[in-house]
Amino acid sequence: MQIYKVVVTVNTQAQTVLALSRAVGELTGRIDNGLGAVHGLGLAEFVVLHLLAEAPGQSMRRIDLAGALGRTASGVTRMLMPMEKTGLVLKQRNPRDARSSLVKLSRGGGRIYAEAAVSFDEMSSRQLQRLNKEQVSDLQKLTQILAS
Amino acid sequence: MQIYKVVVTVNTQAQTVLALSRAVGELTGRIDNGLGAVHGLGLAEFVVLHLLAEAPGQSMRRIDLAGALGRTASGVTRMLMPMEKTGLVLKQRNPRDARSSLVKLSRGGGRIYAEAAVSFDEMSSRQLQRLNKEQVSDLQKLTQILAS
DNA sequence: GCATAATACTTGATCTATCAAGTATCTATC
DNA sequence: GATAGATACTTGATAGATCAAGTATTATGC
Repeated sequence: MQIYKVVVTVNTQAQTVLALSRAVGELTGRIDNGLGAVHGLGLAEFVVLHLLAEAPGQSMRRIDLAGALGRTASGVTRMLMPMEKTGLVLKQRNPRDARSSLVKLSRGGGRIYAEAAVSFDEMSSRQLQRLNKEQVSDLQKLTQILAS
Repeated sequence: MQIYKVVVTVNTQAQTVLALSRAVGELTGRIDNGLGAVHGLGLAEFVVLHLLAEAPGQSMRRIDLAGALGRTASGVTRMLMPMEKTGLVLKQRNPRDARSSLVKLSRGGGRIYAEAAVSFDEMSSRQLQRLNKEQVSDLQKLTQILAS
């Protein structure tokens, strides 16, 4: 058997990206599991409820929701289907533009969001508990730079 | 129509988690697309090649690969299937333990990895270009704390 | 005001991802 | 050295994600 050794070293930024991706994936995975176990919600669904709860009138156009989620219109349709079925959100016609329809947080969805937000707060704090206040603020700042 | 307004404010850590998850998702999404366009590789596949390239003998047990990827054994089986078919990796019997089999980086897989690693480096640097050296080092440190 | 383009959304097809259950092999206990 | 349990992996079923194509409505250019 022939020996061939690949020697490839990846640079600092690349290592950072790999480690960051892994760490954030695990962190969000734990929160996702926690929300699922306690509230029957996925993290993605929680984010939808969160966005709607903060939106004026607790409602958004589907396309804007897609943008805010970083997903496609198709993805939003698919993800809202079970949420409409379980009554977390409602679908409403847009009187200004018949092409688009609005998603609205239902009363029950708002209640479930409020409960889940408490868990989400706790879990987020636990996930970041090894960081002191200043480090959380640093992380927030770095995140903001990355997103810009 | 009745008015019900949900007022829920989520704490600093929660906001950080949401922003971080979003930013990292977008960042890795862009890298994933870039690798796909140039090398026909997904980010997940690249990570497999990277882990194998760094492993002694360029080979790992499937279960250890699963652990390193943060996936299940089943997920590894599924993800390696097309990679075996396209010849990026090889499946080998484990002489020490017939239950487990080894995944080995093929010669071609090593070459493709080496090429993709160059792109990955470039793309990672570009994604982190708004951070100066110290900030990259901070991010690395914070990531390490999160992962511990 | 009619044709073309753009926007918002849905749907079918396809591709991943995950869980539960199953098989094969190895280890440990009596 | 047989039996029970643990480990490594595969596979069937199912749910989630994504792309391309399609429909309906609105906006734009001539």
